[in-house]
Amino acid sequence: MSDMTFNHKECGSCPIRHRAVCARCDVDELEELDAIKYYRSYEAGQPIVWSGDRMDFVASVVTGVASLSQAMEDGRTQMVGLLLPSDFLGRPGRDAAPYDVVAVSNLTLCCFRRKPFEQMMLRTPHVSQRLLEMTLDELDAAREWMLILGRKTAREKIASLLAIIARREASLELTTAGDGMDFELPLTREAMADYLGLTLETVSRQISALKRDGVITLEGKRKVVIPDYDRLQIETGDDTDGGLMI
Amino acid sequence: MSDMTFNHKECGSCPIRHRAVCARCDVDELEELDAIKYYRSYEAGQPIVWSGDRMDFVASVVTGVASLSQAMEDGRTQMVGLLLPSDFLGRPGRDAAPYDVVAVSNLTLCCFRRKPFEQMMLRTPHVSQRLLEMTLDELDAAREWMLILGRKTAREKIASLLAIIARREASLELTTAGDGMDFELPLTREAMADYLGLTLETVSRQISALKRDGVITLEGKRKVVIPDYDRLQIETGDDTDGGLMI
DNA sequence: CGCAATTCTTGATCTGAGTCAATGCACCAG
DNA sequence: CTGGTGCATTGACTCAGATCAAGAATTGCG
Repeated sequence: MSDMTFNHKECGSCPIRHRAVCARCDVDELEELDAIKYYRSYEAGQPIVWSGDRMDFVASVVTGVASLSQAMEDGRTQMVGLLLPSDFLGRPGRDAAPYDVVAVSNLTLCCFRRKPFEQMMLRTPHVSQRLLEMTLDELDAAREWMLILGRKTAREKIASLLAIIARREASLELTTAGDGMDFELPLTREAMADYLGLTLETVSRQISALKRDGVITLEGKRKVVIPDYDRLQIETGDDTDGGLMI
Repeated sequence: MSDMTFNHKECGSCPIRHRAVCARCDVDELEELDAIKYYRSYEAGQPIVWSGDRMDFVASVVTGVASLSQAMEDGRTQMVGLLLPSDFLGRPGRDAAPYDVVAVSNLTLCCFRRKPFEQMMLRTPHVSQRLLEMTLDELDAAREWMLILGRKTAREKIASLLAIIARREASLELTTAGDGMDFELPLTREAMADYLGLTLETVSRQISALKRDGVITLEGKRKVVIPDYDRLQIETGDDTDGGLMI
């Protein structure tokens, strides 16, 4: 489990850190959650749960990236959720995992045993309130994603994905997201293809095209530099009112 | 407002009828909800709210069909939600509508003023609990839809949509969904195209193809007969374990 | 009833993305 | 340094679905 040395302080104001459930929680809940909390790490590529498995925990992503995906028997797969640090995994009140969950990169989860977590939820309305908020956010993300999958061209899809990741990185690092953003791509070309409903060859070609056209710069295969975020935003095909509306 | 003569009885066990929020509500809530309840009707094609509009109500669909959709400036649009009778519209705690909501067919909503509804929610944990349940269901539906949009062929998309509607119809009418299902398509070809990320021509062609291959029968343009649900299920490309897992 | 307006179907052609296949590039182990 | 293994890139070709363009069927209305 590597050099995990988390404690309250590092976790922020609440054991379910990173804005996940916290914000309004008080000390009692902190201590109560602490009692049912444990950390877990996974290697890149390692499965966390398979669709249909019983899940006896809920969790918050501490570091790394995980994906939710659905597979068809013939091998076609579609990613339906991407969990970055601060995102929440699991569904209180539901036993079975509806998707395959896989660690895309090395990953650390902050887990809570599900039953006690649910019991706490029942007693603390603002926690359920927060869970509803988070679920609505996920729903919004899924629906933005549906527009991407259904109506955007391959180039727009890639631009949209890069913009989404760039925004997330910026919001976590509290960087002013003016221009000159850069980040490490947490996904392989194949994972990006699964995210966007493309093939990995098309992903590779479109990334090359965006590079050729000066929209992005690559350092190595994974490090992306975005010299002009507004330019990237235009390539997404979305409303051009730009800005980070998180 | 046509011949609306709803009352508690007709609405089922709860004013937010059709399993929407009800199930576990008690008489106090019934009466409380009644005080803030009103019905509204819309003509086919009529907009209900535009993306960004302030929404001062939440509602449950009584009859008819409504769609949630997202539009790009250049006219491309993607439907991101389809509301059939018993579905819930609106998001407690959020002011602005995130999508365009349009009445696809003639539509009746059972509305509740948002503020009092939210206040009631805060006081009655099991109602928020139920809201969370419903939101998770919507999320699951959105993610199933993402697989359809990202990875299925046009033929599989049409079959999937027909299967989804057939299932819904069956579950509402409490029909045994063995074989010989039939229903009126609540969507135009164009709306189906917006749902599935296709063009209306492709929708038309694939429906014709399914008819030619005996998977479905058409009576007129809108009435669909499904002689063998399992056969349709196979055409969807999904797990062939068939059955209605609602 | 007849005429216009929708909505749907079908055909011909074009094209963006998929498929198949080769090659390139890092990084690691022996 | 050398062969191997896992990503990534690039090219040549194909094809599913989009686009453009007529018509046909339904519906509605004066």
